[in-house]
Amino acid sequence: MKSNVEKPSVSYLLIHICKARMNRTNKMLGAHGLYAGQDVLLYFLGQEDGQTVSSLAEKVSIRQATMVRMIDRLAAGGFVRKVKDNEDRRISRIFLTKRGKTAADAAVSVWKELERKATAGISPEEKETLRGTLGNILKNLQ
Amino acid sequence: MKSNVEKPSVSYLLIHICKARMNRTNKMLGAHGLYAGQDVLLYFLGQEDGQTVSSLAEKVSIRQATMVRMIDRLAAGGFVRKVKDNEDRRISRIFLTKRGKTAADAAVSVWKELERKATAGISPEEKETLRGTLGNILKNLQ
DNA sequence: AAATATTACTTAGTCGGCTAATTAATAGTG
DNA sequence: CACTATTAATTAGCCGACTAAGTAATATTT
Repeated sequence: MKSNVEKPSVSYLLIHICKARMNRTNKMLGAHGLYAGQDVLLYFLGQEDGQTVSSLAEKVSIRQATMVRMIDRLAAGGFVRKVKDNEDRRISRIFLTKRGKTAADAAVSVWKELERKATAGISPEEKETLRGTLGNILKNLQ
Repeated sequence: MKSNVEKPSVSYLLIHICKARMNRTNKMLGAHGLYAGQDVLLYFLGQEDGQTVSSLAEKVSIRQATMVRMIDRLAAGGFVRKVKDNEDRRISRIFLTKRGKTAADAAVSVWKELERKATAGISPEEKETLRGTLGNILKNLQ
């Protein structure tokens, strides 16, 4: 975690990459009325509509409380509908609206473009090595 | 950005690594009364005391507005003192308290431990390759 | 010297995260 | 059947991050 004269640590690089990526994501998603974070939710809804709050929270890897608020905001923005389940009235099921579906598609485009941009000039072999190493780091931290 | 059957994208790995690292950082810093983000500020103050709000914001790579609030919270927690400059009364200068100095040292320990943990089982050569590739990705995104 | 920038910081409001504590509905148990 | 978990969602409150708009002090310019 430093970058003066000494070589930047892996952590330093990772943090700044994530920050830069987040900034770009926010700007690009902003054109579609979205904030970074909401994109992932819409994507998983696109994969399977009508999921529960808790199931979505788990897939997106955030807390239920965070998910609830995110859903309410997206519902207020017309991206999503929230419907109480009749079998089990504790459960709310979330559905994509037409607008939400469009936004989900846009989000995937944004991801693809950023992945392309981020890994520009990196050979397939180097990328494969990178994926391997990053996979190990992820395991180490989880 | 997906991880089903297909290989996870570089972006997916980076995002989840950062998230996992952030969670660990928060837990470890919590033991010292800190939140992730504050550590970086304290570190830079440790390098040079009495810096201005804007200078700190630039070094930490966050907006001034964010820095102001962070400083005010750290001041409320007794980690830092905020003093109006007498030469130019627009400027506030930030100083580490004894408690802040201790916390800054703790933060550096946390970073080192996490860097060690994250890169465990990764050879020096692999790490060097990784740093190179990550450096290129960072450039691509900035 | 007075009007006009510019600079440094501040405030208000929005988001995504988190934890902890509540509420409401269902499932289980004595 | 009534009492007690457990589960699903919600609320409140705290962080870090952002933008946009505002204030106060210093510099510039006319």
